[in-house]
Parts: sequence; C-alpha cells; structure tokens
Amino acid sequence: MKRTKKQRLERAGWVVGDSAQFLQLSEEENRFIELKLALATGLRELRERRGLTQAALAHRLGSSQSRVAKMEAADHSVSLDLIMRSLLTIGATATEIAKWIKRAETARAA
Amino acid sequence: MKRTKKQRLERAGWVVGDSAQFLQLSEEENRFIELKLALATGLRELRERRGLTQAALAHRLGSSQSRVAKMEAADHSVSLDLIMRSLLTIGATATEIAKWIKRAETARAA
DNA sequence: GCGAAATATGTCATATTGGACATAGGCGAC
DNA sequence: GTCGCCTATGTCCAATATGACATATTTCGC
Repeated sequence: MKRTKKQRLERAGWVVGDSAQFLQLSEEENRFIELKLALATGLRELRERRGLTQAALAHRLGSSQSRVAKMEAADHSVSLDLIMRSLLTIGATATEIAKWIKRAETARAA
Repeated sequence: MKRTKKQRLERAGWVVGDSAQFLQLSEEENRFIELKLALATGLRELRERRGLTQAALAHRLGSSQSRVAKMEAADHSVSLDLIMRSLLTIGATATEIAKWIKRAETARAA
C-alpha cells in the first residue's frame, strides 16, 4: 500500500496498517473502504471540474461544507449513500461511477 | 416506467408514480433508487447463484434473514453501504458491480 | 510575511439505519 | 390439507449518520 494512501486513510479515521489483516480489518472491509475512497475521490474530481467550492456543492445538496469535506475524505462518518447521492446530484454518469469502482479494484491489485 | 418495476418500488416503500417528478421525487432521487434497486437485484442474483438461503447469507454477514430480505427488496430502511458490503462479502467483483450500475442507467433510458 | 478564501476537524441533537424477533405469506412434498 | 422450508413484512431500541455550527488549518495572491 502506498504511503500517501495510508496517510489519507488514517487521517480519515480508518485503522490501516501495512498489514491490515493483522489489525482485524477483513478483506471485504478493505475492499469496501477502497471503493468508498475511489468514489470520494471521484466526487472531488467532479466538483473541481465543475468549478464549485465545497460550500457551493453543500448548498446544492442541502448539506454543509463540513459534510462535503468529510465525504471527500471518505470519513468513516459518511455513508456511501450520501456520497452516491452527491455524485448523482453533481451529474456523474453511471459510466463514470462504474469506472471509479473498477479503479478501486485495480488499485487493490497493485 | 414498466408496471412491474413500479410495483416493486412501491412495495419497497417508495413513493413512485407514473409521473414521479410531480410527486416531489427529484431526478437524482430517481436515479439513486434505480441504482440501489439494480445492486439489490444483483445481490439476489449472486446469492442464488451461490445456492445460499437468505438466512445463510445473513449468518455470514452477521445479520438477520429479515435484513437480507429487505436488502434484496431495496427497502428504504437499508442503506447502500449495507448492500455494498454484502455484495463484497458474497464475493462480487468490481466488474460485476460496475455492470449492475450501468444496467441501472440503461433501465432509466428505456 | 498578511489576509482572505477554501478546506479540514471536532462536537452535538436529531434522524436514519441496523440486528433481532415475531409473524405472515408462499410453495413444493407428502 | 398440513408440514417444513424459505421469503416478506412490521415493530422494537441500540447504533450510526446527518446537518449545523464552531474552530482550526491550508492555500494562494499580494
């Protein structure tokens, strides 16, 4: 696992080690986190591509800037539901979403 | 919208009409529901392919048969998180998940 | 540097979701 | 028909997610 990714995950509040399985993180949980992270990253990408600030997106979503920040960080306090709804609201296509999900798997394989 | 789908959605507790937008269902919400439904259907497909009962899958997930039934029905009391975790636990690949997500979009286009 | 805008982090109260349980419905074998 | 097995539905209350807010930190132009 790359150093930067580890840091991102840890900052997001996940317990992640270089040997995650020893730390009780099951394989599925790992895959789930990767997937969430991939979509969170996609959300940020898309928001920036739209030239929106977190606050502006939050307003569109009827949420708050802090929630958006947490979404993009894949914080453990945000659900996949919220991320997915946000992606759809910001106009992500199913194709893009699918692409990000596959990217998560590819990242794991590395 | 096809009759059967409407019935499935309504049974799942969603407010769905032939003119959903008049019933305050935003476009994004519609897309979200379709997506959830597509993954829920994928879960059922995969479970049956594995020859598991809902109770057996529930045991694997540390959940209950009724939760699994609700997941597969895309009940509004189940989150995408739970469905996704279940898919991963049952061994769905990112490719399969991506396929189901695209299928949801295709279904909407119809 | 400084200041301003954007983003990140922490906490709270309310709302939503989750497992468990009970019970109903469906469906094939006998 | 009824027995057994599977699935569906409804309701609890415990656990988690949410928006809001306050506050900290980063980033970037000057």
